[in-house]
Amino acid sequence: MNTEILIDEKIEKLKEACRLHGMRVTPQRIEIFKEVAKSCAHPDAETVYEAVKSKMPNVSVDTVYRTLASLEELNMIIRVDNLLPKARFDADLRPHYHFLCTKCNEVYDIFFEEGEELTLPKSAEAFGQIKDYNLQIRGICKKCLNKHDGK
Amino acid sequence: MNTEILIDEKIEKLKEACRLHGMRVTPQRIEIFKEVAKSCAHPDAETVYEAVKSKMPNVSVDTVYRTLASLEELNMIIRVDNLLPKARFDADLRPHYHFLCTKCNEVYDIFFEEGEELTLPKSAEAFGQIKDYNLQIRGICKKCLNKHDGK
DNA sequence: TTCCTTAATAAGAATGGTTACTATTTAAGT
DNA sequence: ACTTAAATAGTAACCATTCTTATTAAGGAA
Repeated sequence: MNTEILIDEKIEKLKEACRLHGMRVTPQRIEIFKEVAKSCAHPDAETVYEAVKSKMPNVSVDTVYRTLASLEELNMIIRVDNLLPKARFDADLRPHYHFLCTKCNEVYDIFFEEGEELTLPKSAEAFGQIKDYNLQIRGICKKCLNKHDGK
Repeated sequence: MNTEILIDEKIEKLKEACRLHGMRVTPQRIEIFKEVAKSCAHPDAETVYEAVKSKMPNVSVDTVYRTLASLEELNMIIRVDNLLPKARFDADLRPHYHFLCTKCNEVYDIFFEEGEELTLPKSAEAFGQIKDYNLQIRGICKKCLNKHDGK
């Protein structure tokens, strides 16, 4: 299916990025990246670890953390700011933001429509050299609102 | 001086908020809040703990964490999203955002000018009930850029 | 192909920010 | 002042993440 192809493309990009940075292409790296890339749930490290373990039983927690950090370094994934103890990861690199449900901790992607793009305040660049920026919207998601209603 | 008065006003508000929520006004709460309110450095829990300890040597770490959490609950302070292991706190409740230096971890306040206000994408409210939102800009601050230049 | 170098890994221990537990204290209503 | 439940101090526990060390294997060289 389509997503499979997209993931394969992304994995090719990852391999390129590794070679470009003198980093080895290891099965662990591929598998860990694949897990983040195929999920739309913005998984945390533990979730990635469990998923990878089902295919590579000997993978270590440390490898998952180390690999997620280097994938971030390679700009292959981003870390989602969530004010929660567990870091969450996202392999969707298109500019977008997040809706964070404070009830169930689900993370939803938000894409701006054309013309809605967020512009930084002029004063922002006075603080230094901007690398990236990030908008999160916190609230209670539809699913949780409905659950509460039905009670 | 002026800031002293402002802090005293804020403390009055805190006392009111406590009474309103059936929470006791304890010297620990006042002192912990005062430390956050008088700082412009967006201190972390440990910094607050050390500062309070110099005045109340028996204060416990637990009290600081518990109190910071309840101050947040009372909407007297906010927790600054920073992707770092240590939570940072801010008693400035005016709508504003943050510039986070990825080198020195300093947090700078950014205020939007009139007309620059950030508008959320229309699609955002489709996800649920929005409670608040947050913009962070990440980069390298002027101070760190200059330090690097001078080397 | 085989060898070599060194990056990457597995396993488990350690770390560090935060939270939980429990006996004691104390704010604040009667 | 008396009462009582909330808040605190001290300390142990928790848990996500990182470190340590011996081992493995990617990928270039011979």
